[in-house]
Amino acid sequence: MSAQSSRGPVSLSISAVERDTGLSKDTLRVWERRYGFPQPRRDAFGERAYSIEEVEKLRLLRRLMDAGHRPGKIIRQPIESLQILAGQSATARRSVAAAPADGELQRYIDLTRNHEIDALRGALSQAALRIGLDRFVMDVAAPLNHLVGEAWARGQLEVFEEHLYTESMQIVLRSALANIPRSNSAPRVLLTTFPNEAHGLGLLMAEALLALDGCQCFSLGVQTPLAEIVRAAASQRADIVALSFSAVLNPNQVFDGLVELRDRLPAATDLWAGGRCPILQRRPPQGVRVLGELADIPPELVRWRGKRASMAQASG
Amino acid sequence: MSAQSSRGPVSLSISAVERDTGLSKDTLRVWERRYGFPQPRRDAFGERAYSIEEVEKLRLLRRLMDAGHRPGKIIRQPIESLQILAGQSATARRSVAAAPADGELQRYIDLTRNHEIDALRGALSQAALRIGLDRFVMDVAAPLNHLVGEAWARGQLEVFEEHLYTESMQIVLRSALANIPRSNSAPRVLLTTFPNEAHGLGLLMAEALLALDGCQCFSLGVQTPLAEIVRAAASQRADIVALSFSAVLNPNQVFDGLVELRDRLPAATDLWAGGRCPILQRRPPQGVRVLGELADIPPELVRWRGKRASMAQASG
DNA sequence: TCAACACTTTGTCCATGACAAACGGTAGCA
DNA sequence: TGCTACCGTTTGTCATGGACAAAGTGTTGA
Repeated sequence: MSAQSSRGPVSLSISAVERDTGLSKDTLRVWERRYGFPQPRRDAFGERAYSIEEVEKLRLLRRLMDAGHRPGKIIRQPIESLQILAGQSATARRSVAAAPADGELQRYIDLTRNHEIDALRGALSQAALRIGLDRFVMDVAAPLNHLVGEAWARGQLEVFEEHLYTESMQIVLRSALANIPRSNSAPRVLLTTFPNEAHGLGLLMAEALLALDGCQCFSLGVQTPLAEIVRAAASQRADIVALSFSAVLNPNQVFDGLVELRDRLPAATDLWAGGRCPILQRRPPQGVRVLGELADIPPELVRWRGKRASMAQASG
Repeated sequence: MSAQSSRGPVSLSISAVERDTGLSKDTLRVWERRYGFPQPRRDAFGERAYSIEEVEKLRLLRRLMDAGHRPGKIIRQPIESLQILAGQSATARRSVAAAPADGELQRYIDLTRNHEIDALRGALSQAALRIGLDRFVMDVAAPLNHLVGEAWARGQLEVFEEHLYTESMQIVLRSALANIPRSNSAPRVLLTTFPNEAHGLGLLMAEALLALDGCQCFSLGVQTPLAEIVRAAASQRADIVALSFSAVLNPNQVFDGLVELRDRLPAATDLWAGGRCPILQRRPPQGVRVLGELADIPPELVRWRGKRASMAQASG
């Protein structure tokens, strides 16, 4: 009762909906034209005014499309069936990709759900110290991220709870990273993400593994414009540019961006792409090395060092 | 020579330009219609294909507009005059807003420019230890951020160098934050930014000052959807929702977002907005407390606690 | 000096048409 | 059965051109 909102806005403009759902204005208009949904009322100026319910359904549709559904098939269903469908597809995805959650991982999830942030942070730190950073990243952080993402997709975790978790994990990873001595040896790896990508955990996990393996890492954080990635790679003389992608990104933008980046980078620079973005597996752009999971990093580094050694031999 | 790009793409699509410049497709088209710039050639399908030079000029125009220029006045000028203008306007802004850089701050800038990341990080950490976190935040971090932003606007610092700096400062602030014992006392402060906001340093600096002053902070990191901020505030029973804004945000989106958020939050919840976004000073939305600088945080906290105390008295 | 008013600039919205790329199903073949 | 080639359908994005509110700029009069 005390936490009740005053009354809330009656409706949102098309740009507000674009911001909230990630669906472009064009898409919103064309859906209305083709499918009759959403059907926003018009304000005094004849501009679309979307209801909260419509936006909620649009957000759900967006999620389902990320999970592989197609708009035409699902857009006419009432929001209740969509919610059920969302639960199903999340379960389906889990059975394919993730190992069943063991007790430890479940405990972290529970802490997150109960908002026991300090306890979560402490438990994660301890785990990292106990089993070592590399195993922590591969056996705890990565599967836990995945579980949290699923719990979110299933509606078992609010978005802000996921943010709280992310913040905690980030703190733990960063403090662990701070204790790895900086290397001066090859390869020099530039780490960052595309401008739309807000998730930085993948980057941190990759940086941890790379740094542990003796790479010299330069992280630009998230959201570096494409042109700047090119500049940074040149200026820092990067051997490898490593990008991280989450599942929520627009597949076309990811694909086009990678093709363009590959084109603008020197041919001698490796371009590595990792993360849970479906397009990477389905249709990897030419000249881009796709790493399906973090465990691929060490062997890939071995490969790179081997290639480098043989090239040095050939030219020397 | 060795770091030369293979050949680079000849042209970019309108959506690529939107991504690279932050100018909407609508704006790009209407500029072409009205001003005759940009004037992209058309590809085989009749779609706009922008040249690299056009995009470079567009990016510069965008910067100048953020600095207060209007497109109609500058869009026809050649790129060289614009570059000069960019230097001038940055200088003009500096004389208004920032104290002249003393030797210490300049030293950090130099380290950044020379890419001496480890030295930069070490120097910042030492400074924080030496003068204390609160003074470090207010006397070093805040003005330094400002200087870096200016150096970037003047073209003296590449974007990726700014990213490298940001990453270093973030590491230093986070590790300092980790050592502040968590408080259990009021107020409970929820910290985050709007979805478009990529800069998290302001948030970290604010969190440091709040935590030092005994607040219980919950940071959601950057880019929380508006609806989720509302949910998180309710769930965490936040007394204060604190948002951080950088100068590059779309003023309309900031204003509309704040009005909407204020409307959706309980009246008893304070809404604080800080950062260098011009709209905040020019036209602060009703019911939103604008903090012009970080130094405003402590007195504002005193005010809040006084109000809280008198309310408790009145109701008790 | 300041407020009120009018004019100009500018970003965003709208409607509608078009089309390439991706998808999904089917027929034909090994 | 499994695979490939083909073809209709779906879907997101682009184009055009008209419209208009909001913000900025300049001017007039008290």
